[in-house]
Amino acid sequence: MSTTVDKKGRRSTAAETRERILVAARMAFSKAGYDSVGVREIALAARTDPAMVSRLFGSKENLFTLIASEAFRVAAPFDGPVRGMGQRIAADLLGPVVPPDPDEFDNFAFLLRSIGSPVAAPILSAAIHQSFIQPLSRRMSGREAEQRAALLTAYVLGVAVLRVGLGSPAIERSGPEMVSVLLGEALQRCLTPAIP
Amino acid sequence: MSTTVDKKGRRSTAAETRERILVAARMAFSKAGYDSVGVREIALAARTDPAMVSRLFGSKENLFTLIASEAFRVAAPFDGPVRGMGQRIAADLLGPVVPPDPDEFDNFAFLLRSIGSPVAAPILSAAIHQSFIQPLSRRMSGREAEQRAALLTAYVLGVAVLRVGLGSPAIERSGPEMVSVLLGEALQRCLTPAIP
DNA sequence: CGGGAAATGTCAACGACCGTTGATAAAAAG
DNA sequence: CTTTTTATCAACGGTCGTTGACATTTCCCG
Repeated sequence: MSTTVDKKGRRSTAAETRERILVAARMAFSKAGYDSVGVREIALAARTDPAMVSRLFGSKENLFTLIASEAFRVAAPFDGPVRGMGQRIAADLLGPVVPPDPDEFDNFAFLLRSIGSPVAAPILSAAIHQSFIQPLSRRMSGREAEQRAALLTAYVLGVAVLRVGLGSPAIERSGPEMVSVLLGEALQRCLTPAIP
Repeated sequence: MSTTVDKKGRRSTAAETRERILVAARMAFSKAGYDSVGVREIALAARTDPAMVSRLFGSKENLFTLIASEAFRVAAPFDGPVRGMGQRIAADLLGPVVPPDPDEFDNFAFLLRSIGSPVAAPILSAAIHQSFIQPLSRRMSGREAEQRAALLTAYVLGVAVLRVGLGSPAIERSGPEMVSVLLGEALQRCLTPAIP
């Protein structure tokens, strides 16, 4: 049998195969976590061979590190003015997409499903700080900005734990209700504390 | 070589061995998570044989379920009057024991290090709801009590994620500072919302 | 245009761990 | 002494990440 070809009968570039593996690995890690995902599984989804993962990325750990370092870029609800940002994030967090589309990458699932792994945890820790908490705190004014940014991150991650990690039915269906208001206020208080 | 004996030269009861395994497993799961802990490792720490784990508990999964079902009993800071409970929980969460003593069982570590495992996650989900969120919500009054209890739980778990999961230096050292006040207020607002 | 070099893909195997089970030994109980 | 309880050991079938040898395709340069 011949080697893998794309639709036009051509063979893949290394860069193309790399990209397919990256996409497949992102999804797999997001769905099942670092420890539960094997390179064979990733390679199958990427229509390639397990050996290519080691070839192109060095190791499964390197592949994971690469994905993690790009996963936590500060997202859409964090753009725009600081005023009202709390409610914006809350609305996005408790938004209508419940449960999230299983066919697209989920930051929170990616984080929570791998945070227990002794090898993945330090990688995720570094990524969260460098890509999220620090950039966010730089947009904030006032004292202890980084600590407040971390607290905000904690709230967000906590909601994520309950929703994707534990699949809690208690928070799941929440439109513009009390919980959403409470969360929005709590987030806003991290951004702009009442006492300056 | 003879079989395992205790200090008095006597042999262990099944109940005693069971207890040693339980203690060892609690610690191991809390330190490394469900997937990373092997029955051989547990048995070694419990001074017994890997086969005894399957013998006495049926399976590693059963053992984990047993531990999980007893791990999330509502804890000390949740006793007493609802007034000021938010600050009490915050103080306990951000308390002086940082990092927590690695020689004693840690609820949060136990939860977070195993939440990524496909087999452990549903077990933990059930345990958290039955042992924590529901009992807590029964102590609360007002509308949407269970949803607010879940939100409070999310905050607490989020802080735990940052501290034990990610080892965040941003929240770690926090005495009676701004972050502690903010967290306490946010928790209290879940317990006793301003708008009844 | 041809041939060798480079790039890409495939396959099989390694050693290491995993949870579990059955056979068997040792100790205690009756 | 026989039965029951507790412990030990070896082995099973399986999955894991990684590697080296080899096959195939593409490219480049003479």
